[in-house]
Amino acid sequence: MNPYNHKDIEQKWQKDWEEKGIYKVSDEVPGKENYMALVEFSYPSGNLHVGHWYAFAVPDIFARYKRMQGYNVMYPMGFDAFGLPAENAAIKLGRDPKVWTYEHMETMRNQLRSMGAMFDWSREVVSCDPAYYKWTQWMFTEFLKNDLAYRAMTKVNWCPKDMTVLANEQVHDGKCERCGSEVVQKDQAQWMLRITKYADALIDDLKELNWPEEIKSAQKNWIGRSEGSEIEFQIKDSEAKIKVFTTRADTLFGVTYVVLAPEHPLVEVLSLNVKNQADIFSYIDESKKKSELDRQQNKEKTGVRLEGVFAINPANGEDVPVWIADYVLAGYGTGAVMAVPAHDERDFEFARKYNLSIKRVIGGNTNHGNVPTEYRNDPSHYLKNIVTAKDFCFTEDGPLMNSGDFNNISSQEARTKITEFVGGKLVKTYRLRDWGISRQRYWGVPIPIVYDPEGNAHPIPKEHLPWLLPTDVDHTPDGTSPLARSKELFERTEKIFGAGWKPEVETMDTFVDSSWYFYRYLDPKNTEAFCDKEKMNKWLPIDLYMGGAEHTTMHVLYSRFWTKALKDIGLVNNTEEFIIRRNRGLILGPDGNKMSKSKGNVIDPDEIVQLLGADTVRMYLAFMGPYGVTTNYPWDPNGVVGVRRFLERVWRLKEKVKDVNYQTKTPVLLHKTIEKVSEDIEKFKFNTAISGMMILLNFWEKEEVVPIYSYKIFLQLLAPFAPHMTEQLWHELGESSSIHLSTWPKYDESLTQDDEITVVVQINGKVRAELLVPVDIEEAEVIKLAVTNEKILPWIESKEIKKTIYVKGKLVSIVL
RNA sequence: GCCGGAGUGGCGGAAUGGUAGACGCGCUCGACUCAAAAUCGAGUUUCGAAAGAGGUGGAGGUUCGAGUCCUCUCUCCGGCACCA
Repeated sequence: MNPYNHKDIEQKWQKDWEEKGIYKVSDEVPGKENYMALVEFSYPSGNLHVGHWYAFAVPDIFARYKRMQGYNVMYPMGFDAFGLPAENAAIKLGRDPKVWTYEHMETMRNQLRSMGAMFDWSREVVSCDPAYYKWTQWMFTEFLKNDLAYRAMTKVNWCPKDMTVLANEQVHDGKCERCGSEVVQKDQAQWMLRITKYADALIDDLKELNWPEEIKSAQKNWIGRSEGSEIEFQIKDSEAKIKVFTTRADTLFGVTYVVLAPEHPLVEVLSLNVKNQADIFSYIDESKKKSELDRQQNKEKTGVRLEGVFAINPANGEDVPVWIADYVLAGYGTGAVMAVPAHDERDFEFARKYNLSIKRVIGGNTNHGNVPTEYRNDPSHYLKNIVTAKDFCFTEDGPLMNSGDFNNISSQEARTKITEFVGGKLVKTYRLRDWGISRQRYWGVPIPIVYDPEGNAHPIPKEHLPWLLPTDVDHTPDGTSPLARSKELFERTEKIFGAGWKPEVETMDTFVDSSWYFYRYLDPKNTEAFCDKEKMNKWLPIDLYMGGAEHTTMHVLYSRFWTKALKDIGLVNNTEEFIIRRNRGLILGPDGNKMSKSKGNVIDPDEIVQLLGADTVRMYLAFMGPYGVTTNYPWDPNGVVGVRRFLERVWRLKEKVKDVNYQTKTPVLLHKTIEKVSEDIEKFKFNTAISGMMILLNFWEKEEVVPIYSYKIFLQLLAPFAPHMTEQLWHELGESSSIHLSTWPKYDESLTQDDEITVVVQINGKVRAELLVPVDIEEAEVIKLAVTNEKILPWIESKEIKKTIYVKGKLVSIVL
């Protein structure tokens, strides 16, 4: 027998497939339905790691299965090729970001080919290609025309020494991670995209999508719609009013102070006449150094009181003190809150720390917002008077004191009524903010804007797109965008638009590139449109989108927004393009930690492919655990050898294959296996699909002869997992066309049933015996067998049987 | 802190509310071998000689029956808007 030589086999078939073009996808195949299976395209970091294999090779199993089932499947690949690492290579190594990126892509293409995936490379999409970003730019100008893009000031983390904007993750304890300088919050003009316009649609349209609930919840919570009230607190002896946002207007009678965010515009006005002005200014300075994340984190709450300033509670006319505290965020709601320490955990903590009054509102439906139980249940802990249900309730004329029963209305009704009573209004707010896309970076899509001599912004007309990224730039950071130093860009602008015109020097966030790349796969070479509408009709919406859990709230949400915006402009047909979304987990190092060079636990897939073959690596990754859940799996060097062993046993089994009809129990087990493998693949449970095939193999190894017909079906089941080896065996058995073009086997329902089954007998929930019975046995019969079973008799003798339960084909439960 | 997820043998994991641990790894013993590797066979949740009992992060609850459902809780992982 020829040995299983994975290197020869894999090379041979990869070459053959490419020559025959069996993975080339047409837009239409008569009699076949189109199916688009999408995986997130890859950043060209330079080297394929195991995570890439997990992301691309395992979904390839599913794509191949769908194809054998008779679908015309597109499983495309491309590169998300703009981004910071290329720019860092420029800064640190003096490399040209473009050359660096294209070299990496070439390496990765070759590595990707070694997977034996069914990528159609003729559809490849590269986001840094001007032919692609022309359309990114064009869409931006369309957004601008449709009031979906605008310019606004936002706060950014700024390192004064490095003169650069920092991501939150680059700021540690308020200091720059590179140089340790104190980071400040700086105002920066940015191009913004109006994602908040779609906040409701982004929540409401989730209903129609076949996504796991956890992904939907994560997005809903990220958008953070809350329905509440805006209520004004007049400042005592002043015309000024503080507008607060609250979801708990029903607790208005429990307000004991009001808090403003340090950035709130009223702070400046109100602090003019207070005694502790110096404290206030120093507090504001301190809070400017903190990032938003720091401010929300589990650190002790801080604040400072505006001495002598009181706000008037519109519900009862009480004076309450006004504080400034950075646990209130300027960007959320109105940047001011009414504090009800008895019903809100954060207010409670703050009130305890600064010894402020705590006043409780009691009513049947008034919840306590996580305030600790001992305070909830023991009124003696409250520092001030308690407002009880009897003190106020609502009638049609508004709140009345000392009458009626507050418990009769829901807290939502209470909120509505009290809001009306104090002249506030019901509003919706969102945690979601508009999307700032300006970056002071080089390696990104140039924002297609020019400024006239008066400084007004104008979109660059379509005929001048792509608006090319200039190449004459110095990458050394100096606080300005690298494009600001391109002579060519400024000259080009003046040449086209006239003297005194200046280009925008910022580039776009790379999430913009990845918001629409899937459209381009359908029509990657089109120079007239980003994608032909007819082709969209044929392929969209996308049947399946698999990707990393880390993209749940950002990339996937941005993409959904992009589709909705394009739909409103009339450029696409659907409001949602991802019918099914599945997230995957991570592959960890053998030590259970995230792979990293510093930990020395990195697995190099190229090495293992050399040693054991691509089929083994694909299959091991599929075997580790269910796909489409966010569990992380450690790479086990022994485990991968076990899978290799399985493939070798399949290889060796061909020695037993005979052209006979003689079969023992094979038909039942074979048809059960077809059923199991098919169902498990549908559910992304590739691990149990493989285990099903192992069980069949284990059985056959004990047989003298394996019928050729059955073995070929087995190879077809295995083909999506181990495409090279099965192709080889398929041809050795005399087939001349590719196994991957063959049709997925069907199982015969009648052949998946055994005639005898095991029924267990439980006594008070404990298994005491097993019965082997005919599959169609009647309940009375099986119970008779159970109570007369010799293992059961000692347990039930001299006891009364209270009841018996028969679960068909499973168990008899005897209750004593 | 907020949002989302996950905890089952030595390890990865399996299990429509119905025999917990399929399948694989590892390990133990045996066969083959001068020997080793490879391969094949048997065994492998814990305690116990056995009968049996315990056991799915922890504490309660619902049920004839709970890994699965409910309440509370602990630990770990992912995301938090300029990494992608």
